[in-house]
Amino acid sequence: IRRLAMFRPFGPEQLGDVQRLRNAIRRVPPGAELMRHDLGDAPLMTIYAGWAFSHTTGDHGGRQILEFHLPGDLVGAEHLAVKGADTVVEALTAVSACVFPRAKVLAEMKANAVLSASIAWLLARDEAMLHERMFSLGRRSAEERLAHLALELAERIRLRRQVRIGGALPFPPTHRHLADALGLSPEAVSRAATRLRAHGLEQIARGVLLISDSDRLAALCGWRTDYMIPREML
Amino acid sequence: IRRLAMFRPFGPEQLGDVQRLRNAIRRVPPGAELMRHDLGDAPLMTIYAGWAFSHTTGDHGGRQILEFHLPGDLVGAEHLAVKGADTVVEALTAVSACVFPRAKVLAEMKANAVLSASIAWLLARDEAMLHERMFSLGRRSAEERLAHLALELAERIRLRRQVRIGGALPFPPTHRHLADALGLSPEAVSRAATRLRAHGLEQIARGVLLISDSDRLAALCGWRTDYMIPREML
DNA sequence: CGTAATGTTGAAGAGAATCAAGCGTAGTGG
DNA sequence: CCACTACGCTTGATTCTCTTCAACATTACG
Repeated sequence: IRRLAMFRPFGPEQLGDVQRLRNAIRRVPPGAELMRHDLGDAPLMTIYAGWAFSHTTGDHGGRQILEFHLPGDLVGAEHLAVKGADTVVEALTAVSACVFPRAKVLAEMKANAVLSASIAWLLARDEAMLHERMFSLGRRSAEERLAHLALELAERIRLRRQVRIGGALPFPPTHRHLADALGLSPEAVSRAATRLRAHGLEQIARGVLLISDSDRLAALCGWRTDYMIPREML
Repeated sequence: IRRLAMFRPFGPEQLGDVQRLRNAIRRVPPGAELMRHDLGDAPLMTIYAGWAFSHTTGDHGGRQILEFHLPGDLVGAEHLAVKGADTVVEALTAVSACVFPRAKVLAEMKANAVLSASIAWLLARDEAMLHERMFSLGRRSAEERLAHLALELAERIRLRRQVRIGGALPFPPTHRHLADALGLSPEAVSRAATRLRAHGLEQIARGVLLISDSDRLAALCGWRTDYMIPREML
């Protein structure tokens, strides 16, 4: 729970409110399904530990990863408003997550302005990140897309103050995950990664990401940190 | 203002609250800049009449349209949380919009749970739509992307109960706008449109969209309405 | 009516998808 | 302990879609 407070300046009394909403902590193994939005009322979750991702599968078989979820992220808030497209949240590593029943959250939001505003804040942040990712999908080359995603995830890990040994960061997604997130084939990801490695910009191997030259990498893909800088709200 | 109430069940007292937040009504001609997020505190706006769109321009010159804004839409809420990437909101037709100063909205959100929850609701709905568009950009062909965008915009117009004469809808974006939204070149849009027209599925011409066979069109691009169906929240 | 913007169509080229084979690594079971 | 297997990564060859460049038709608008 403390994770939630990490990016929102919850006072102690709000923390108490949130704790009351919590239903249970779920633990699932890698590859398991955390949530499924195509049927019924799915709950909200916050990732407590581990990586997850949400994805949609189209008719013709293509899978699009919409979002990677890191510890502290709130998952499923977008389905407060509309029926889920068949979005599935899957664990990438072993994951433990706090479960909040949808009905309870809605009821509390009605009464609690701070909670509502906080969720609005999180959603607004998500939207800015999605905009950036849309730019990637629509306008960037394979190499730029990979560079941008690596920088974004690295920055997100850093903001969460996770372990970082000599610039190397834990990075569980496989090439297939990256491909599905970037709108590419796994082979294209491999080639892009090889080129970035050859130019001494970054390395992805064995679940570890090492960004060697973040400046040149940022220049390559037009990375800006604007959309990651939180603004005060409350 | 009534437009805002259209998709949120505001009671009369909330309507009054919102009215107090309003600063002014702005009218701008087609092609003019409604808002710019890269500097200072941009306000929020709701589109009162006309079409607008927000876009980002990258270093290498490519433009990505992130969102089309129709009458009733709230614009700029995502920048409540983070500094704007250089996102620009531009009028597509003549637009009139209500302006809400950021500071006032934030202050009111702190106190007013219904307002905060409503904005969260709107942001959640946006996010679901962005997810669908990300699937387009990442996994759909040119033809499918165009078909999907046409269906989505048609549905949005319909939900707003705008004029509709014989199935024909007002449709101001040019091929260049569509291309920039879909991650394509204008030529590719033209070819896709020609093919869809040849198959008797839809026609775009002279600022008017006519969907002739929405069933086959929906089947072609995997269109589902799930993500457009509002869920009760308050 | 003339000029600029938009749309159409064709031909050539680039980038990524697809198909296919080979390699390293990790995990499994004899 | 060592095959054996499965999975993920790499690399090459080919194909396909979309881009780019270019010319031309059409529409919108002064």
